[in-house]
Amino acid sequence: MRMTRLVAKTLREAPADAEAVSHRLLVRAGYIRRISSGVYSYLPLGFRVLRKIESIVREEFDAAGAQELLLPALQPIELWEESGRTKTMDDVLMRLELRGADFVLGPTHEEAVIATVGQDIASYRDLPATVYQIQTKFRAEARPRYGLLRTREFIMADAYSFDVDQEGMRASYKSVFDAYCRAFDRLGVTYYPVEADAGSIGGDVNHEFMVPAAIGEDHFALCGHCGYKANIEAARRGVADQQGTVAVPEMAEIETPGATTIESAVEMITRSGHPMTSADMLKTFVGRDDQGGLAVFLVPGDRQVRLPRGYTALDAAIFGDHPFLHRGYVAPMGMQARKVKVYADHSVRVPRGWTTGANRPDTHVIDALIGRDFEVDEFMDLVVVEDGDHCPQCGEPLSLVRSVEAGHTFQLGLTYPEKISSARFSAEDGSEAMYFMGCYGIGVSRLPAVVAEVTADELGLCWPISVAPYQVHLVAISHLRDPEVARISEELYSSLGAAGIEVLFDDRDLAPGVKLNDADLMGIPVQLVIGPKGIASGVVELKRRKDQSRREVTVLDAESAVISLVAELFAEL
RNA sequence: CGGGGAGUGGCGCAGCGGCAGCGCACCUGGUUUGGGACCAGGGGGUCGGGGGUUCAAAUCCCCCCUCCCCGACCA
Repeated sequence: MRMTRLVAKTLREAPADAEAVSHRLLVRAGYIRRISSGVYSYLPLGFRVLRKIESIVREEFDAAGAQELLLPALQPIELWEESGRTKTMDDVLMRLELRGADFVLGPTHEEAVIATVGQDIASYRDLPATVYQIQTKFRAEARPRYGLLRTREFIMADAYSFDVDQEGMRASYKSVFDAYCRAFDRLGVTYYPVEADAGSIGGDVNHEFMVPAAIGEDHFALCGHCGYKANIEAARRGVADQQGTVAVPEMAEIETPGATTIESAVEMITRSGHPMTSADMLKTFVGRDDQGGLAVFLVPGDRQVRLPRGYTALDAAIFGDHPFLHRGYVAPMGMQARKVKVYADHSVRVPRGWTTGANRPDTHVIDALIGRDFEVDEFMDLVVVEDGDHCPQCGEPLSLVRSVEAGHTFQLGLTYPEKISSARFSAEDGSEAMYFMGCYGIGVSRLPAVVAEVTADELGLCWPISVAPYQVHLVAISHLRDPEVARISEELYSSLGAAGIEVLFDDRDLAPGVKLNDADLMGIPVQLVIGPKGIASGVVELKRRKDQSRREVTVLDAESAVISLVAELFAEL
């Protein structure tokens, strides 16, 4: 492609609203343009990157035996009502009404794929099967941000597997999981498949494919010693067993008017002559399950609660419906008598007295002891893991890594078939059975931003060869004044193209500095610079964008040198 | 959805009651050519929208819209 014909202009300044490095550079280098909040267009360069990523995913899915199909973005709302996700995903569903009928623009396609393959996966003879689609999806994001990272319209590659039983599902899962790993290897970015929480999509075992990046909205815990890794939503920590007995004074009440936060309670109790820190407080968090049943969750006061699956925080507005609950003064004492379960984090199981609420307004207690002053029904993992916590597997310190979720694989099992009556097949004995599903998504349109984010340097973008829009950037210096430069540039442009190399040819009539800076900004991995100085002595300059390392090669050797450098860059992935 | 900020030419910005400007980009001509050149000329803006105040509004007041940031939320 000649740059005089390319539809793209580099910008010296990024739009003021672009915050993320990847966003700024992709706009400045002429890859994308914003159309609306969270809605982007891909210019030819950006589209080429997108298509390369798509191709990698497609090739690896195909190699894993998955079959590509295409599902509709426009879906009748009945599908979503049957699965119950008009409720669970209400906040992100884009709904629309057409001539009196209600539709949603699909944010994901579990319902649609089940509706689609119904009569084609009807027998155990048709299983196992894995299908996938690469297409645009929609989410009514409350707050789109970071350019391509969080958008309202985006492209996903989603695979769905169907199996007769759980064992089969696990095999299918493994197969797609491995395909994911190969795809990410080829993308040239560091990634970690981490244990994750299933969120609104449901299901059991699942992994997120995390790419460490400064711009990340997620964190995962990583043990540098044993390799344990899990999303912050799912990570556990190891707690030393400290059972035993110790003399704790009798529980005593302290007046704490208005101290409804941990912070203010600590301050007031300390001032009353009992010095303490938030770590000495027992945070008593009230949650409710799907049926409205209450439970309290105990964690040390300096830790953030992570409720177990199935529980949500009790809404402040309905606190008053339970006269024995006093916001800011809730305590575990006597909860069992109120039919409220008491769950405590493992770290609470230590022989010591705790400071906590008194179940009366404006009052706390000190020296509350488990087994004497209150009972715990069950100990479990209830805190959000923090940097420096101990690994649950080996006890070494964990570190939290900021990262972007680039893919997610789920073993859904029967989650959807249980709700959707058409998700059935005839088993070998003639009975009707539900198939076990897996679903697997890669954020295709998120990946150009992720890759750009982790590979860019102070000069601009810096693509891995596998996703770069072109492999070689041929920069002609003064070619309009030096016929030799023009001739050799043209020759190399056409011979490299004939050799199957993807070449972007900067044939613009611009100052050398502008062209060289643009080449660095655009980030194509190999630069071939042809100018009068070199040509006078029969050489051209070959540069690797990644490390700016350059060497001169003779005009005669240029083509083969470029071809081998491209091969070398592929080999380095 | 809560808090904060911003809307002036394609992009970045100034102007804040009295003729709508600057830099980049774009067009024409000329000079220049190995790390973001220069000279001369030129095109392009209902100043986000509506209402109001005023002799006069980009500028002051009211309402609305859009966008960005922080938070909440999150396949």
